[in-house]
Amino acid sequence: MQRLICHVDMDAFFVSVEELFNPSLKDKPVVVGGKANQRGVVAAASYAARKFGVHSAMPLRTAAQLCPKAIFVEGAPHRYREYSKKVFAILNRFSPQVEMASIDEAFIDLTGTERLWGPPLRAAHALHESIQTETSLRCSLGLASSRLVAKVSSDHAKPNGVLFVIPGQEARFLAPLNIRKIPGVGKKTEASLHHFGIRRVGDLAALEEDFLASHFGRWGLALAGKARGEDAGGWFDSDVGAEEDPKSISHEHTFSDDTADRDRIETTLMKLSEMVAKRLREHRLYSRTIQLKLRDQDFSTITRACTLDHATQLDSEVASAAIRLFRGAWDGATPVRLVGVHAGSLQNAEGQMNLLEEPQTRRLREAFRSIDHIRARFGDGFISLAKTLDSNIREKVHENPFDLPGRAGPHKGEDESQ
DNA sequence: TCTGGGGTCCTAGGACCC
DNA sequence: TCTGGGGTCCTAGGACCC
Repeated sequence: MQRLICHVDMDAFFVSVEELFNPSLKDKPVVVGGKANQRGVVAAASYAARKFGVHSAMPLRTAAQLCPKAIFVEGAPHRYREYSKKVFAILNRFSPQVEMASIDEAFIDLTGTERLWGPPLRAAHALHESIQTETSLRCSLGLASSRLVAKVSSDHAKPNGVLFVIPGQEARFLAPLNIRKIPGVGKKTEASLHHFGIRRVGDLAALEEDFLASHFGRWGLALAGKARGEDAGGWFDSDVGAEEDPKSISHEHTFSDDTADRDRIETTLMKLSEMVAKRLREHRLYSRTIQLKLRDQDFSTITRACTLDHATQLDSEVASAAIRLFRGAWDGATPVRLVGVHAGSLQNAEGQMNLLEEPQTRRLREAFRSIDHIRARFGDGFISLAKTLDSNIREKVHENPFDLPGRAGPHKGEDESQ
């Protein structure tokens, strides 16, 4: 049966949701992402703001200069999530195979729904109208035989449009488009392709696979497939709606001003570790690799990772690893712009031998679970490792309290292998 | 103009093993 | 004694996406 994928992309999503709650914003230059003088970037810009050259990922301060009259809005993630769920529920009526690819876009597999919803374009228009009437939000829809072409065509349909690429016409549709329209081709890849005179997808499709493979490796081969509109391998190839565990969980924080205050940095690392561990428990996952991220004043960024001798989902174990890495990586003087804590090498409970769990570890794990419950009832700030630790107590982190029996403390980290 | 935060995937080198 | 080669794990960094 002919595969039929629909990509749904909400138009100026954050801005549109803000307008629903504050209609006076309508048709004005609106920038979502923070205050005009804050550190940060534009998360979304209204069409009126875009006319001034403002676009997402641009520094807020730059946006303020390009468009001094813009209205800056912090943004309300809970509202965006709420509307994202509404959209998901609508899509779910059309097919059980739905997948939110991000907060404002989704794939829906309409293969075999013809008897229910009619031919592809009719189904798409019904979908479009349901979203519009039930959420008052606009979106654009792309329909095609692959996720890749569906995504490119929804972009082509913007704003508020529907576009169906008839099966067999994929290469013809893609050929005149700029190579940047291919998902995965960013600034760098574009520059290297320009070097060979490749500017349009058609130029790419006309090349020998050998040429691409020799200059771009495996990525080159995938690129050749994309130029023909194929979901060649990887995530694009997966079934729509297949639930997968996350591969990593991380949190990071950029300070409002660069800091060399050890206490401030380590308190932040503990807070971030708590957030990471909490999400590990929510997903019932354990991490074996903890990674620290540090960014300097000059934006240079380093990462330092360590692999634990057992996987964990405990605040204290994530925090002690992060702080140990930080103490090994930071010279104590260079101002820090950003710190991050990242948990990788995730495994589920089955991969985790609870039989071997020491009683003390189990008690700690149970304690953190009850903390999660308290936080759920009274709010995140109610209980915090970081906030309850004054610098005196924190000094003791060196010696022990974060480390469980049988494992090296932060200062002994280097000797662990012996 | 001074650059967020959450992810995924890929590459490359070194250690280590057979 | 002048050096092989594959596989896996680990770490660091980078491109890219929304």
